[in-house]
Amino acid sequence: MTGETRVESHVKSHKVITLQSLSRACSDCRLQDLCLPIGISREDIDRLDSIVNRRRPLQRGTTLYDQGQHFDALYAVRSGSIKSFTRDDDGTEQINAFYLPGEILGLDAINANSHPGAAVALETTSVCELPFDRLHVLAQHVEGLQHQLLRIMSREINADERFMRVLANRNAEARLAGFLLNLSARYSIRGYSSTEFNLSMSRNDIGNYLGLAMETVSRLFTRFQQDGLIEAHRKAIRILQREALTGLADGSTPTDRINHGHGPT
Amino acid sequence: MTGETRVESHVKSHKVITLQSLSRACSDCRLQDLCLPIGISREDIDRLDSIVNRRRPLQRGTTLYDQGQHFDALYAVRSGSIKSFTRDDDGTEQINAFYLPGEILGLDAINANSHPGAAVALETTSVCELPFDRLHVLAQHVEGLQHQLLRIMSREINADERFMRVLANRNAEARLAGFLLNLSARYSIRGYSSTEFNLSMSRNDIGNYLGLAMETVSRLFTRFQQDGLIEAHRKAIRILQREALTGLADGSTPTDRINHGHGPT
DNA sequence: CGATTACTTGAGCTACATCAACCGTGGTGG
DNA sequence: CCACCACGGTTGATGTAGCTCAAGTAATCG
Repeated sequence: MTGETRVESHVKSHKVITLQSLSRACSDCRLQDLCLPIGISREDIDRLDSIVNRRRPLQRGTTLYDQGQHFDALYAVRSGSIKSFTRDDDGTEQINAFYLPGEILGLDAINANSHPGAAVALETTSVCELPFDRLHVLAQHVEGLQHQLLRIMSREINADERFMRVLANRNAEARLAGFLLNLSARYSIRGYSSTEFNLSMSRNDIGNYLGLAMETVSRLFTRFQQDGLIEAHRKAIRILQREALTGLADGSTPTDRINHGHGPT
Repeated sequence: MTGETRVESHVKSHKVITLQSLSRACSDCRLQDLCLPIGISREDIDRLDSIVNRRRPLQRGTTLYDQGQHFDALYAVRSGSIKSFTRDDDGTEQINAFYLPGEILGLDAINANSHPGAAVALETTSVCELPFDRLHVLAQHVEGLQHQLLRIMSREINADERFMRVLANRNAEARLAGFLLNLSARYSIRGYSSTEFNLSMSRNDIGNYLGLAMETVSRLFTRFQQDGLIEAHRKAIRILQREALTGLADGSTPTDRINHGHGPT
């Protein structure tokens, strides 16, 4: 049950349409209320449309952009998924984020006009390329687009802050539970099942992202499964007890770092 | 040697000017190349100026905005410092960031039109208030301002990603060393000493921010001092061996989570 | 079908959290 | 002006979550 298959079946029930044509225009895009066009008039969507390039699908493992590469475009994931990561001087990789359909990546490159990290497809993935200079000019004219751009960046900052909170405060089981619930929610918004999905990333990637050793991740998957919280067979995940997972994710403050008397000092 | 004193003495050496008048206009602001006006014409700076409100200084411990509060403005720190933090359901606080002069906060509120966290002054602090609706309209007309806004948000995303990398990969000593160097660099850019500064935040705050127990932070300060890397007396910090600190901060990968063969999976 | 890669499981060790006692300092009231 | 208190910080002792090393198993790919 890959993303692509689901897209087709989902859409076919309404009208016969190929995945190809489906994705030809923003105005027809199933993801448009997750992507840039929110709150933009039909007419302006067409203008946005005219600057968007649809790229041929990336094969699994293909680099969308490299670390240090000059920045010229943002990318919206149309289908598939992408990991974005930074390589340190010593070669250590750190994954910053996973991007799912409807999500936009490259925002961290605007500042220095170059990509601080690389982006690689985790599976067969197609993206829309949004040339930044043209987007920028368009946003000058289209009020809603400017706002939407700012909102999307703000949302990213939000997500990062939330995740920092997780890394600073939560133990391994809370991190993994939170990760699964987060994926579940993001799939759900996109019309996929919220209880059954495929992890496109490896255990290694998950551990790297969550700041855990791969072994720890593996053990936790096993334990969650033994406890009947999930069913996991390699990449295939089924969430059985959402409530229990939620409890793990934000309950049981492990490190109770409360700031007694919330003065500044 | 507080921030404020330094500002006055620094400026007085050029022309006699009070802190009050110094901060009356963006065009005169010593911080303008850190703040919004970069790459904006003199004329446009005046337009920006006209929408900025200067607030009376916040006393230490004063709340600039509260968690959940409606979002109407961004804030630029003029002098002093601010901590921004989120309170969880269970009352646990997590500090997201510390803001120094020239830095802009509130960016995470654009998305949902409400502040996901609170902001509190760590010492006597003055800020410029930038009403977002007016800023937004102005950015529509001033090309450079829109770009600058996007750049600033991108920079924040960058910083968050870097910090996530620290939280996920670095041990306690690397975190604290990195924290001190980061403050040092930020003070340096602002014209303050890069080797000698005051921590406006408590050990508790530092620990909370870095995902460490306060006791660990305290022990590390002691050790760094014993090893001759820094001199620390309560809030006053002097950096003695920058190189050694740098080594600690990014050397000695503690958890060598290298992604062998950087395919996707 | 063999080999490479992804994942799992086990055993032991260490970095850091936790709990607890103590110290220094700055502020307050007598 | 001093004594005391409260609070921020320091230091010590101990427990444990999760990392590391290591060996084995299952899936995938040529």
